[in-house]
Amino acid sequence: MNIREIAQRAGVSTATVSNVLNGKLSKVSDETKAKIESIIKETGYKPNVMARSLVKKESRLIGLVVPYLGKDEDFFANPYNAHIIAALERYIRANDYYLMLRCVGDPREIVPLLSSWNVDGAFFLGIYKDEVPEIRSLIDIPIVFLDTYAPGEEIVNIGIEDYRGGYLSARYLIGKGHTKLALVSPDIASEGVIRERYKGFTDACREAGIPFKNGNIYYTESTYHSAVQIGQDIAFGGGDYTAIACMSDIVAFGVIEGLKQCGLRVPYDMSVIGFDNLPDCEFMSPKLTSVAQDFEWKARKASEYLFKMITDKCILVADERQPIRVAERQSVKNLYE
Amino acid sequence: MNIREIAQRAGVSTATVSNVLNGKLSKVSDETKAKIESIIKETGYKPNVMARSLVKKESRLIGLVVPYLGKDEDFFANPYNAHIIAALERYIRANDYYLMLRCVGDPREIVPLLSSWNVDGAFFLGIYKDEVPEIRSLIDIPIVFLDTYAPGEEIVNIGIEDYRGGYLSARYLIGKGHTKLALVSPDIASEGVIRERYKGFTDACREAGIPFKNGNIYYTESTYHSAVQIGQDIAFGGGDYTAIACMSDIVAFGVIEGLKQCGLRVPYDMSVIGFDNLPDCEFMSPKLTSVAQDFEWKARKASEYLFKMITDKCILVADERQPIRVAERQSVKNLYE
DNA sequence: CCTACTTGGTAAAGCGGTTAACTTAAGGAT
DNA sequence: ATCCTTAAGTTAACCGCTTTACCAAGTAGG
Repeated sequence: MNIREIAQRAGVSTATVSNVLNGKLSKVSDETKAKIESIIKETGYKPNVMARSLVKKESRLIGLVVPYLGKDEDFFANPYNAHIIAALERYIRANDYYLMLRCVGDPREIVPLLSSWNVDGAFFLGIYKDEVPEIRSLIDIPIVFLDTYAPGEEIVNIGIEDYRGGYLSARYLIGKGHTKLALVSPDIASEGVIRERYKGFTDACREAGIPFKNGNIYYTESTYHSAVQIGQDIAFGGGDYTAIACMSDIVAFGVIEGLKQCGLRVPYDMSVIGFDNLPDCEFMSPKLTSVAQDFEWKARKASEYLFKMITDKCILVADERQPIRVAERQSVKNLYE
Repeated sequence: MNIREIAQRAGVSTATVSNVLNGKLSKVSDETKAKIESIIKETGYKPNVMARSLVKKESRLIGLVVPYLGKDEDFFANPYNAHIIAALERYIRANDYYLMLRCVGDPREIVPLLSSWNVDGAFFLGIYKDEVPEIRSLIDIPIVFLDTYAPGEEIVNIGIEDYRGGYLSARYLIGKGHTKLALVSPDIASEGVIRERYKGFTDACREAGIPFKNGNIYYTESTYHSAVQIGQDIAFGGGDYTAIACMSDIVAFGVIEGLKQCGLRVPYDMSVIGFDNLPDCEFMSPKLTSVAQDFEWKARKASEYLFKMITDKCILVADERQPIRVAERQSVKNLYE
């Protein structure tokens, strides 16, 4: 079933059918239009997107590029990422585009994807700053980065105030009288959002005159079970902390579980603050106090930028950061009380 | 940059370039082949997939269709689904295909997707039996269903022994001396895997002469927080149970949390068994005993069938069920001890 | 020496659409 | 009666690639 067949049945040329398909009504009478439309409905004909893309040079395809972490740890498994992917999918669908999902280890891998599919735009999740120039140089279509910390680069990035998030995290704990702090975080070596949070955190400590050494950092993967391990390590390690700041909620959940397993009660024996403010925070026991970010906001902003660039055929530069706050719940003890 | 340009630079026809691109070596000398390849490398040329698809009538596109549950509950958020999607993505990538991801509310929505994109094959996740005939009638490309219980339908389904899973779940609890059982489950009204598990569960009870009434079923969404609620309901409800069977791990996690919040200790005051055997089971406290299924196995099997159908251009019919077992840990108390 | 086959290639049609340029008939203005 | 405009199409080229049919030159066989 193709456009020629429809044209034949309607007794018109393919051009006319194409015109009604594309809403160029000026060229076709109401009568023929109705006739063609009824035939289309009747036959269930759907134009071939590929053929259309070929001539229009647009694909209605949006690439969603997520880091491939290896066979045994998937990016999706962090609820935060799952939520954001789901939200992006909704916006892509709502804009009548199609989502091509690709996990990549090395960002260079996406070039064939993007250049041979003529993808109209792409979202990149969790790319590090030093990978940005290469990606930029390789690609000339609209792209939006989410959670890439790369000030000065000519990109659109949608994120949160990471530095401030880390800062607030420490301030909050300090404000409750905590001075012996541990930080549980993924690697901070690469320049990125985590490093910014770390900087904010340590700056707040310094400002408050609280000693914070590298030994107070515990490195973890962003998985529940890796974090459980860390929770146990901290409990057994005798680091003499009163509070632990985690750089994501999933890690905080794990740490709390680890602590519990070693007999420590949160927040009585140890306070914990998370980062992300997942819906699940509300349902833990204790309810998790967490630095709040809003993935719905991120997905919406990111989509707005991407689709604006696509429809206006322009390249924007922006670095939008969602203002951040602490969602206070029950996992941090007030030492002044 | 297109094939014509490459042909020009190499001083050959486009047909020849096409031949080396497609490995039809018989038609081209080693010399010209080397020349063309070096030009391709040099220019970074990538053939346009759309144009190729148009003539070849294959797209190298695999659809991944997942249920759209609404704005506030995403399918991805269940770690089980996240894991399986990630695993499928890996196999699709490994086979050099591209993944088009689409959430759909009504299965009919995927028709335009599949027919206008000429998708080469598709995976359907979590489709109910009564939706199968319609999907089948609408689509004539290779598709593989995951976790669809639809015996008698002419489809490829990859799943587990759901009935036996439910059966084993009850048998396990009964074997430990439990006779007052509650079941926490999503809706069992529609014919599907959950219903099968339910049937197995109740049959095992009946066999053992244990009364199990509808009042012993607690309905939940497949989310952590919905399940926490149920845990609390059960704790307060005075249902006088000694054990709770959950139809997924994420639900079990929530239920345990709910119970704990009400002061019940697992497994001392209440036993809980899960279903899925997520990696996280190992890291809870208590470690969660769970009916074990293997998503890696599912993804592999599903891919094998799909790619076999695609390459052999045939339609298979199969209903492969992974054998199932109980992964015993610490969340069920032995009442005989 | 002539024919037949092989090697290495080319020309052109076609995949299913879109679109710029052209056509034709009718109506209105002068 | 003539010219201009407009409405409603049509024709044909083209998007980037694949593929079938065809061709020329070299080589082998008889």
